[in-house]
Amino acid sequence: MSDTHTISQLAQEFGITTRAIRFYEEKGLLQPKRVGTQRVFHHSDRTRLKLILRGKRLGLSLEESAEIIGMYNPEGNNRKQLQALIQAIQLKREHLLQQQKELADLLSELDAAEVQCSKALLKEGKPARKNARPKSSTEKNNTIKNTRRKS
Amino acid sequence: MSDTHTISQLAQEFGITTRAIRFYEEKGLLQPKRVGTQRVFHHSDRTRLKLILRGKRLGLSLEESAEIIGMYNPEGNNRKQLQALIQAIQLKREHLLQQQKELADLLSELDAAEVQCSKALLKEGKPARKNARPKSSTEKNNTIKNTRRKS
DNA sequence: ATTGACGTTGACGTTAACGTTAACTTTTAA
DNA sequence: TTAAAAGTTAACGTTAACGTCAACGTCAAT
Repeated sequence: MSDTHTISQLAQEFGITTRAIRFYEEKGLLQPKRVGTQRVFHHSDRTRLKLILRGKRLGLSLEESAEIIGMYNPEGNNRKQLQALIQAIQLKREHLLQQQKELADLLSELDAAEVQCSKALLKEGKPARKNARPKSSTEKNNTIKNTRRKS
Repeated sequence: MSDTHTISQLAQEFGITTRAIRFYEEKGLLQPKRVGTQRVFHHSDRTRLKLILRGKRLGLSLEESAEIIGMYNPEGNNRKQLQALIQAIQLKREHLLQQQKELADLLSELDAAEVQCSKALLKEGKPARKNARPKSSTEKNNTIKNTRRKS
């Protein structure tokens, strides 16, 4: 039950390159042992790597992940960092929520644009009834968003 | 009433630098007129800039924002791009949702960690019962992190 | 002994989105 | 008129997170 891994084993397992792993070590996120010149990764290293990658999926920077990892690695039980981190995550979360809100706005605008577009396509298919209901294309544009183009 | 702005007016209004604005122009996101050598921004430029900045808040790249802006700027009514864009946004949204899910997981783990931490602090205050329940820090790590495996 | 797979350390390249001088011209205010 | 304020282009600098060589060591198998 050799609890150890080689660099390419880890790379394989997590679908990343060895370069990335060495980079993480360079940044102090991993500290594998050495046997001669070669790196030997133990279970704790795997755990750290997992945390790093999850951090990435969450949009955290390596530096941020480094803090989290520091938290999971308490020699003395440091509560303060933990609190700070929880707050940081909270902020991240609020940011995400804000993003979602803005995204929702944008989506509804896109929907509106799509409707306009469909209408336009319909009219295209028909013989253009000149005075049916006066709504110029420029007028429509303004309804959606005030973008006019010149040049 | 002159519908035009100078570069630093816009910069001021949107809280960005003139350098940024020139950069956007360089990237083709803005095409202000010139009077002599100086840039003159009209209302449409302001609108474009607004779109760019909203894109940024949404985490879009300038290139992505460029597409959106292109969409709001149809010479002929190009529906295809619009469709593609809606889909791109949709993907973005799904990505955000995924992130939120992972974030939720992480938060609950953090909660668990906090509980452990509190317990530890409590025990710290009391006379350490040597053999109460031997739980090494590595063991705690496992307790916390092994909620799932995936990836 | 050679090959090939794997490992190692540099070190330079890349992309995005500007920041930061630098050197100069134009506009505006006193 | 002159000096400050604002504008211009050009070009190099920066950060993050690696990718991509290069040049070399090591070991098992042929």
